[in-house]
Amino acid sequence: MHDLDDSLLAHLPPFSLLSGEDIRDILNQSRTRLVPRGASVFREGDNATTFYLLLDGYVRVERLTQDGDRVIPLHIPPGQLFGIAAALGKETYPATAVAASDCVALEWPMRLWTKFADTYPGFATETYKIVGARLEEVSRRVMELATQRVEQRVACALLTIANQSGKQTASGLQIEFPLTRREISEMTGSTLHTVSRLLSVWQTDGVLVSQNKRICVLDIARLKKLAHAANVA
Amino acid sequence: MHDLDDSLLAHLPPFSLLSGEDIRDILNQSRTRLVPRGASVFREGDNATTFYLLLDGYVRVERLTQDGDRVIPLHIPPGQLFGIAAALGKETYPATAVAASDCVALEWPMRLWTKFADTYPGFATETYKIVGARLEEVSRRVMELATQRVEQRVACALLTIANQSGKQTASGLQIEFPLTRREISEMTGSTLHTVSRLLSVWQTDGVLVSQNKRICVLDIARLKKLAHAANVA
DNA sequence: GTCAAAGTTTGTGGAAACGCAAACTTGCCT
DNA sequence: AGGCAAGTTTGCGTTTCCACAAACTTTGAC
Repeated sequence: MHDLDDSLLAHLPPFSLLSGEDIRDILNQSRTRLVPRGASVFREGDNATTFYLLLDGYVRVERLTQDGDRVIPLHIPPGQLFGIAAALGKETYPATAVAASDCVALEWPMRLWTKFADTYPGFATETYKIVGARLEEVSRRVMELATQRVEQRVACALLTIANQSGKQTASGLQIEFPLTRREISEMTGSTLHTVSRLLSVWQTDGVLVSQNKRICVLDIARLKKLAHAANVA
Repeated sequence: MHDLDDSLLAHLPPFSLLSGEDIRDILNQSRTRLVPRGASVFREGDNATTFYLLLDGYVRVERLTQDGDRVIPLHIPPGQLFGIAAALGKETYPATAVAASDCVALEWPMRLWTKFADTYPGFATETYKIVGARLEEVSRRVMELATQRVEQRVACALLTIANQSGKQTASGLQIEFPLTRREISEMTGSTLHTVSRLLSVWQTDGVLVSQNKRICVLDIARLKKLAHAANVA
């Protein structure tokens, strides 16, 4: 069925406690889904019929306010489950998932989630660790939004993404998916104008380079300073 | 052991699917804990040795930023489990829990959480619904902080609390625990000064009455308008 | 290669909300 | 009852950052 290498999954949290046989079993019930950049995997409010494991690429989680403003609470890096509404007793997806870059994901019918959780020891536990981490991240964002200035929030957001999904290159830490000023503003509760101004300054200061939606952090230490103590610097 | 009425628990989410016998079983392993207003149940970073069910009163969840600013992401109403770090695979509590009013809680050693989840069908599921709802609420707060002005955020915060924990009285919807301007500002990412000004205006407009940390909402409809469309009003 | 669409940069004014400060009220403890 | 601590109100100057606007650049489609 699947020519996917089992060992590819073996080290991922939800499967790390399972035997090779169990993993193969789970894999055999999955389907592969390719999602081109910009396409949505599912939308907020849709019936939650499927859950996913992101193999490659990055997924952007979006929500719309009543006024039509878009907010991006977090990004999902490869190797994580997402769309696991059933694990939280939800019938519909609480947010929209959009491919931030071309994505490869495995998908299963949602009813299998319960089965997997019951059948395979550790599957549920490991999944809930992801939920916990996500709750932690969203909660951290609340703190940032509540106490920090825009400059610090933008620096924080870039740091988080660079750490989570940055690729070390010769010149610096490259963020692996395209990221527009607008998107950064939607992550930080700001405007694309303000973000543009900030990035311009940072670029001339040599903290980062940005072109064609690609951002490369040159000076992590400096960015950290901006994130935490712009007032002190 | 416990002269608590089982039926008191029978309708609460984590127990709603259990038999009377199972509930009695769980109750027999619990201890009662009284927490006076202002005291903390546990602190951020503490070893997560115990989980709780809030029977009466309200618990305020607090976190401290690196700069020493306090943030209040949510309040826990009676009937909910809290401190369930184990359910999210955490070894330590991710936040501090403080009694917003005098509280009565049941407590269990954390290791029993896993046992209950394994033994009693529905216990885990129902717990995770609470986690889901909490994730939802924190995420909604991110949206508010990212897109709304202070006035709307404060109105939202009061609405949420009034709906969640308001008691209908002759004059209006009374918030059942003391709430200072400072606390409201820590919930909304604002300052006590700004909150004070807002409440003053609202009081003279007859939207609410506030004295001695007690807030009573007189005109819910008007507060809703302020929450969502202060610009339209 | 051309054109439209999408994204970025930059300027200017203005409003929202903070920071500081000082007076005032209320509740609580001894 | 008095005094202290905690909470509130209000004024004023200042900063941050948004809103509007307009030019510019880049990308991708045909």
